[in-house]
Amino acid sequence: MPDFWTRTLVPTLRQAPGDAEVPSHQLMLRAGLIHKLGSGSYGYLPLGLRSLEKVCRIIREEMHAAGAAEVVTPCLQPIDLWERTGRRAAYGENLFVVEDRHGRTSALGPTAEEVITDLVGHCIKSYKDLPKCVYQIQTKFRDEFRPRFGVLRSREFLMTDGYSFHTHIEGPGGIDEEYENQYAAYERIFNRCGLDYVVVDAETGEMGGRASHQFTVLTPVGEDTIFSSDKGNYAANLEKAGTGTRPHDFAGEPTGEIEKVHTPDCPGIDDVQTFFKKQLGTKLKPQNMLKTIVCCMTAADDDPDPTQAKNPWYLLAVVRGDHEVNDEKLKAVAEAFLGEGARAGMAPEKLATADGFKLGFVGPHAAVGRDDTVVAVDPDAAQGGFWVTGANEVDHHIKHFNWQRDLIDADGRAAPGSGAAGTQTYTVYAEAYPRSAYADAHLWPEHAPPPDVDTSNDTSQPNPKRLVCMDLRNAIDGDPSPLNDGGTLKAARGIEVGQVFKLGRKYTEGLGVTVTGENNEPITPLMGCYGIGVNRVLAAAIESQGEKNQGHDESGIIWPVAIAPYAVCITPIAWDDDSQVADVCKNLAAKIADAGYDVIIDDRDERPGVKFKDADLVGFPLRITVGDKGLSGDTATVELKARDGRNGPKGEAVPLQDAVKIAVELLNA
RNA sequence: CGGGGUGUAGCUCAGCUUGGUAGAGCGCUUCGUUCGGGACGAAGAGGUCGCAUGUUCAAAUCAUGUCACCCCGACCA
Repeated sequence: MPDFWTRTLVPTLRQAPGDAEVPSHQLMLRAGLIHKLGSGSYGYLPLGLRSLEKVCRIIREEMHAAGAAEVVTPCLQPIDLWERTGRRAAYGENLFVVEDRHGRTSALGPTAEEVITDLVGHCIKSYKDLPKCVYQIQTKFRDEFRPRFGVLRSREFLMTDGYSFHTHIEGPGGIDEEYENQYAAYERIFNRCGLDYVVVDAETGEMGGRASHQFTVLTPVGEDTIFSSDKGNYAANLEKAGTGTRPHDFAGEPTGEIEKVHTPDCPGIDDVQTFFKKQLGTKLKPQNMLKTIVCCMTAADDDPDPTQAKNPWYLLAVVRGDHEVNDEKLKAVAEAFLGEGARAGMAPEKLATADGFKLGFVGPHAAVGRDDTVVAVDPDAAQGGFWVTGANEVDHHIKHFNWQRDLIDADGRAAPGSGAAGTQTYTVYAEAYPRSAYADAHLWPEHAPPPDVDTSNDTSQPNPKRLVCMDLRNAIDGDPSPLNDGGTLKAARGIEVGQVFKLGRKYTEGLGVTVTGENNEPITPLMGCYGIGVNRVLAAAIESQGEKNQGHDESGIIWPVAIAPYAVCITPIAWDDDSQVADVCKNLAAKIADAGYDVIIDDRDERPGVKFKDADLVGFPLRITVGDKGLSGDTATVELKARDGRNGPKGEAVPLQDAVKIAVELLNA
């Protein structure tokens, strides 16, 4: 029994609701795939659900082939689990928290590391039980600040989340092996879904851990910014993207005497720029300003809260006014000074103010004479030339800041034996030092490990290492590739559809999961974690406008065969239950179904034009038109039309007897 | 959470400035003519104008409050 249009629910819309802005959202609504219930929550109608289920099926097949076992865990998760791993605070407001009638608190799972770790932890006893890899496909909940773009960022969504457990890193059964295995499975999954995607080097973010890759579909509406080298050998997201060596020069000649400017109520770059323009009539470009962010660093074994830490450092992060400080690169500075696991973050306002920093009006020379402060400068800021920066005095900025004169020479400790101009007397650890070298050395064998760092707090001696020049800012379009192979980074927007992580022991340690080792010793397993946003796969497929795949055009969606609601739509002209046309349609449907493709017959009592338009809108890969006209000739014919008209039939008549064979060949291609 | 915006028929929107008791297009129903790329004609159904309070003889319209939704930013599958 084929599926009939009149028996399912396909409320197509001629106009998209006004609150839908991006193509995938508009088309999913117009094609009757989804229905919005509230902000960030969408129901799936029959056609949308069919596509979603097809993606799930592909995922299940590939997970099975990859040796992962499917489980389902509760969405309702005791809050206790989240507190034990410290993630209740880390997740913060994004965590949906509910209280039951007894006053017990639970979280609606936004992800399942805790729950799975708990589950698997109870099932494994011995190192012989490892490795294990389990996964689930389950609804997740996140109280997003701002749901948007339809199913691309919703508060309730379907996620495939896989987790693996290991005793060791390398070799058979190690986490590296499973990571590669899952990575490959993800490539197969997204290939089968017909997505045009790139794999980018990613930050591990809240997950913690040591390595991560993101699977990203390039599209202008994407929320992620990714950078890829035009040499094709490097791709990373904004948080992670390094930059190649950029020249720097602390020794440039001053452009003039320091000139203090009264800039009332202008703590920001924009404020200063506007002030210069309106009040002083001078055009001041952000790239001639130095942005100095007051940060605190603490070592891994110290208290993360700088106000509580035993030995906190200030870190003045200096970037050009038109650039953005990158938090992860900041962390790299902290690690270079205070060792692995060191943290860096914006200094608490009260603390910094109490310690004499005039927030909003800080310049690099605030470090002069301070024993607790390190200055880290991005190469683009570490230049000679004309600089405007904070005067270290409330409501004042200075013009003609000069590195050599106003910081290096001014701070006797920072420039031992300073001599001829142009001689670098400060220490540059590593310009544009690639972050990845810290994160996962094996990915970057060509880079040396971090240099030794003098972390002594001995202030009696000059410490030239308190001024460093390192890659500090977010990458921008046109930056040199961090591989330093002459490649140039290009920026593009993308939708993240999947991500793989090496997690480490954060959760097993947090929840006290151990197995018994060979010598009766307790082993805390290592974990990997792998996720796919299933709804996003649909939206990304529709959104995609790549060379290979075009997910939509002005008429509607263009589905890849593998995830289309139906592979084939049979469009009878003038349907009548007992007609010859109906017989032919049902016959064709049955044969195509036998060949393994699903079919819907548009048996509505509509004019052909309406049916054609709707079929285009929904985006069935292949349409077969059956009409009296074709059936009445000497040889009965039907017409085949591929939705993606770039390759495939455009509505040519084919003999009825060959129709199924041709159709199946097209779908297999 | 800051900034901006919108709530009027299933969908898109007009009406609001200058209060006078509700409109258009699409969709829907019925009939007729049609029927190979969103047909035409005729006749209909459908809205306590997001909600509450206030001002007024009178509120979609003015005021206050509230809720919802959307966009931009900061966070993220």
